[in-house]
Amino acid sequence: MSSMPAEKCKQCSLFFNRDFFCSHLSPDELTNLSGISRTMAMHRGEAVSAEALKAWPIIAVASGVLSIQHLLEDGRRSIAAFFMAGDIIDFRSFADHARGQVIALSKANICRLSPQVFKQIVKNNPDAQEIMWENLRNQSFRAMDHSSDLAKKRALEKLASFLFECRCHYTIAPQGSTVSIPVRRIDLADYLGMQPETVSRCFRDLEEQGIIEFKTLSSVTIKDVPLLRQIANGAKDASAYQPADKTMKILRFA
Amino acid sequence: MSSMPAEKCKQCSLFFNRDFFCSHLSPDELTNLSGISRTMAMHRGEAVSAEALKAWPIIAVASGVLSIQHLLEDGRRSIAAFFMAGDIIDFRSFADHARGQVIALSKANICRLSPQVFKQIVKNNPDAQEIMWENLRNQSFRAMDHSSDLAKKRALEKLASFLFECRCHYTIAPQGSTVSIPVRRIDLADYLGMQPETVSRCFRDLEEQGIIEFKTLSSVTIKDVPLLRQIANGAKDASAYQPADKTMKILRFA
DNA sequence: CGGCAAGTTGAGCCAGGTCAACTCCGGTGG
DNA sequence: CCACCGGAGTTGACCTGGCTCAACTTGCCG
Repeated sequence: MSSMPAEKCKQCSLFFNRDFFCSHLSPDELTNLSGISRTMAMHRGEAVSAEALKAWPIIAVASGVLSIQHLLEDGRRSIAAFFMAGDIIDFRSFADHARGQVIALSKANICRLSPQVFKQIVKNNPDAQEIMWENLRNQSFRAMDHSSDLAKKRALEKLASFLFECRCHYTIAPQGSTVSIPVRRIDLADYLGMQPETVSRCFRDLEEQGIIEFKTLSSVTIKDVPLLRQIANGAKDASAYQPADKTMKILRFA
Repeated sequence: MSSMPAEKCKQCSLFFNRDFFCSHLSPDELTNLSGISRTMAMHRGEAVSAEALKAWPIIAVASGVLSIQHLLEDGRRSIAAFFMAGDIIDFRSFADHARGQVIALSKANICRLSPQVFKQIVKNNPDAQEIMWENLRNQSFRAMDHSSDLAKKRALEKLASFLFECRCHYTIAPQGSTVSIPVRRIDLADYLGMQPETVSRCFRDLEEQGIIEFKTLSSVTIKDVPLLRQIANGAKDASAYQPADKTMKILRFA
């Protein structure tokens, strides 16, 4: 019995996805870890309480989207980072240090890991250790890239970048150029440092120019990948690439 | 001879500062690592070339300030992150993935570590491993906090936050409320996503309100820590705290 | 099918970007 | 020792991208 994966782990992506942490544990390690870890099903908007975070500072995301959010005193909200299936958020030595809340942005399943057992496993299991390094480095670079986007890009450019970010990081099976946006417009706005109205307007602009096309609110097809890439990279004038419209009008009256 | 720290390590902060990586290595480990690592003295503006980064993807900062910079196609520059003494930047599996340049923002000394030896040491030396985890987590949270600042704070608030960031992270011995700003105004602007002109104006405003005082361009004293904190946290109206000035003028003419 | 949250659209405005001129400062050479 | 130079920082005047506020539409869930 102790050599079989625990019941609750059988269906968990952390276990059956070879890229994720739990799939690299020995049966014994899995049993140990599973035994004193706490799974938790979250709804959108639900937070992991500060006390829970203190007692269980390591959170593995099995499905859905988690976020770290900060609230300014006058109510402005910003989302510091997104976390998706496979990410392990390690708050050890930061739980006290008020660093914003951990909030689900969709239905999500998480597993709160025992720090002791986790530490032990990481120390002794090189495979698991490697996965963990990789994941943490990945989180770190994602955050830095995101900082850099926020710092100097204009609204349209930030949205374009975000679509590529979705394609690379936030889609389990990146097929073709259809990406799914896993969060609401409001959350997207707070993540990208803009207003929901602006998000809406910029998406409309991109769609009007035929660069993207929405199938549903949360599913977009990128029709012109190179052009969107150009925009994301801050090419001087994206409209130079759409020779119709404005340019023509000006020429017509010249 | 092999039990003594290598000549080049003796004076290095990474070795003599107990919080940093090399001070936790056994004499043999240090000798090994030192033997095939490359120290490098950098001037401001100098970059670590992409090839160098590929061959030596792990960089330990011994002194000075390093940065990761991104360039947009039209020349806009943004600084994704600062790194100071003790930080170890690990580009393994990211070196190819064009992720911007590594550029010194001041005179700096770095040590490029052999990935093989480094990996070995981290695997076998729990102390060193712990330091490394701590450092990487720290980098990661710094980047996320920074993202969150960039997303929703106004210029003045970003500067206020940055001063605290300096006090916590970027000052080796945080004494009193005098902090040193280790980079030029331009770099600060590119890090905070604003223009140097705006940086200048906002610093002036803070100084005129008596909240901070510059001793030199790179050394500021925070005269009113709580108020600066309020501003950094985005309190509704910072000027509510300075009952003089504008308010008075308006009243006078009312 | 009704009710409410999420998303969109429009009109007006302002924080901060842009551009150009000026000052300050440390280093260099006469 | 001073004159000069170039890069960094500052100041002022002007302009605009994106925020704000309010009204409207859409889509989701019971």
